Amino acid sequence: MPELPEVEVTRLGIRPHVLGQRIRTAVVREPRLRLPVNADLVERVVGQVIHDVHRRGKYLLLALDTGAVLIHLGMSGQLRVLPAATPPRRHDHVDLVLDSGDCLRLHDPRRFGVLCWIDDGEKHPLLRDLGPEPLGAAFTGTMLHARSRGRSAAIKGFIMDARIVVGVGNIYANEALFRAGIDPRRAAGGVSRVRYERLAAAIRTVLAEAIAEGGTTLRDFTQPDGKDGHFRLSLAVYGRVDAPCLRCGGPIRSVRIGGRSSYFCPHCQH
DNA sequence: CTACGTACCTGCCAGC
DNA sequence: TGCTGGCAGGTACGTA
Repeated sequence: MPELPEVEVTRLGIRPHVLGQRIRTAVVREPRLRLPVNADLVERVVGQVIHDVHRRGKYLLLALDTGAVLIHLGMSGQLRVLPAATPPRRHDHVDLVLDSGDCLRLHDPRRFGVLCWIDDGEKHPLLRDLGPEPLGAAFTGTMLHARSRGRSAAIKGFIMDARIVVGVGNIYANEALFRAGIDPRRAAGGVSRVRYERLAAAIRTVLAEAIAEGGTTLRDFTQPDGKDGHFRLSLAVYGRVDAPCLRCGGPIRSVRIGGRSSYFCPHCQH
């Protein structure tokens, strides 16, 4: 489900509720996520204070006294802040119960998410090979251009590769390529530097706009307070097969690229 | 190294 | 009314 904007909206939503809170207890109802929840997670985190909530790509990190809780929402994960007494629903796998009386609750029907403990100083393999943050200074069109030389695979898959740049998933890859006027099927290695500059700018603006709108709610995603994100109303191509292109009026087409549904305007994107 | 297919898991929806 | 197949916002792994 969540791409960078939804994860950032989640971070901003939970942060004021968890900052400075001590973890009173933790409950693991279902440890079988993409990586198993540490068998000793509860004893690791109980009594520790949450000092900050960081994001790296689509990963969240709760910074505690002696380490961090690493969280990934996979396709269907949600974090909610609720009164600790709220009865758990199906697929509410982990609670961190705070001194405030609230709990931070991970809900993830498909269990592609991750919640695990990292000791201070430990380099987690999931974070090791990540590329630059798309909203940071290290992410540029020049860098995309350089990394893409010699690659014959589709540019859409290239910008969804977290080793190249983090945070761009299926929705925002489609939207950014539309904004940049680039056909998602085009070989990454054959796109010019000028066009990569346009693409980098499109990725930054689409992600920033989506964060400002509270993310994209299609079905699963909700903000930590339970509200929907509104960027769905701004989607130009994603999910709009046969609907009129907002720029030229022609029909949006759908193709599969790397096993993922892809949407584009054949008239506006080359 | 790159490229591509497959697997993980549950829920939902269209079509029969 | 079921049932079935296909699809869903992600990522890691195996194989060429």
